[in-house]
Amino acid sequence: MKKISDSTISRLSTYFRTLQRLIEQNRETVSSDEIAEINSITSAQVRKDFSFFGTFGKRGLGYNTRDLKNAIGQILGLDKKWNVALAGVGNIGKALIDYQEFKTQGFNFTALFDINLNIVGKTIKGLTVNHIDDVCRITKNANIEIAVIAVPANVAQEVIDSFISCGVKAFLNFAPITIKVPKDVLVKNENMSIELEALSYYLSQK
Amino acid sequence: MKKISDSTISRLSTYFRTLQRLIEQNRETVSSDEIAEINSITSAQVRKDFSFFGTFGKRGLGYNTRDLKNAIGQILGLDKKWNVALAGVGNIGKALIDYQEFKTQGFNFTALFDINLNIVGKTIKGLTVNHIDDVCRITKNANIEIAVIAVPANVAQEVIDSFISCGVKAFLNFAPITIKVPKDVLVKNENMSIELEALSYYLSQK
DNA sequence: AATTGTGAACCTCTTCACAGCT
DNA sequence: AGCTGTGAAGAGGTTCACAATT
Repeated sequence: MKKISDSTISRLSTYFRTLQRLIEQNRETVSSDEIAEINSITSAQVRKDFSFFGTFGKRGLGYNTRDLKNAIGQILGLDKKWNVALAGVGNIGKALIDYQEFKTQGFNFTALFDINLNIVGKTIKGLTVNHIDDVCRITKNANIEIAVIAVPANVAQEVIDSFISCGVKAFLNFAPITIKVPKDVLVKNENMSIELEALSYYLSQK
Repeated sequence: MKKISDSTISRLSTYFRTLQRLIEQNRETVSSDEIAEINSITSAQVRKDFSFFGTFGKRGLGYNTRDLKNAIGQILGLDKKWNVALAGVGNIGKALIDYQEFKTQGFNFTALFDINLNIVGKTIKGLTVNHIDDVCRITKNANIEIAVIAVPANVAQEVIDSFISCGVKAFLNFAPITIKVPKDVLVKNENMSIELEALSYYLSQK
């Protein structure tokens, strides 16, 4: 399959939410112009993004909200449930377990890991915290496909390496460090400081 | 000042962390090649990023780690402390208050806001939770320049509008919705579901 | 000899503009 | 008439490759 840009994929996620909201408002159809307006982009961008995957609209009429939402959901793989592991049950980690948005999009935390022996063995939100040494056994049993990494930066690489050795190939990394992985493994970074620093840069310019 | 790309700014943040680590390891100098290697990019990219702001290295020798770190810190506005407000003291919000990385980079939460009357008036981590209606008085007193928005999506726009009406011009938004703001206001989005969905897309491709 | 700084080439993403469908 | 779908043009970001410097 031909390579689709990261920007297109993340815009698809945004369109998906836009459509969810329009459907809640009982909207039957929507134009690329309106989707664009809601998300402060151009309508050509919206149509171009769709065009990589097929044709979803009717000329002169626009898009059916439900059909389009389902189509995008399928493209993004949101038509199934994903079993997600969480490594690092600190402040951020615990907040993520409760994050409703993940649940509603089909991402379920089904395994927790930590190295802190004061935490390992405890139950949090109905899940037992496992030691990272058990990662292979547990990811296999729980059929984990994605791991969220909320451990300190200095151990993030080795924690991810452990998951990789058990066959996990997709990571959402909150540690502020660049992770080295094989070509068939994908790491997406969620680096909150980087965005704050962009604001700091912006404010310093004036 | 000419427009520098977002990618360059966020890479500068990454270089800044790389340099911090190298300094901790008592490294005196570093080459663009090594910075690139650590962050899995090309050395030309590293040098080009620097070139927008001046010349910081010595040909044949590389860069002095401390000098370069200080220069980047100054570019990013990390040579000062920033007073940050937090709107929305839920799970995510509370985790952010404790997030060490923010503190070490000079971002200090000095005001909390919520609309939930069960929370307003309480003290969290030494800070009183204010009602969002008091936003102007408090942001002015506390000299707030940046607001982190961790409120539900359906109120994020109005909360940000309130801050804007008090003169705040920089936002880190965790609500999964596109915010409309005037040209002189900057919103950076931290949309964790979008990144998870990119992983889901990637895994669905194979 | 090593490594920077940078114009030019290259590549990728966005926008334009319009033919084509409803 | 209204709106999509898309090739072509345009803008922007990345990489190349090499002269300049230590």
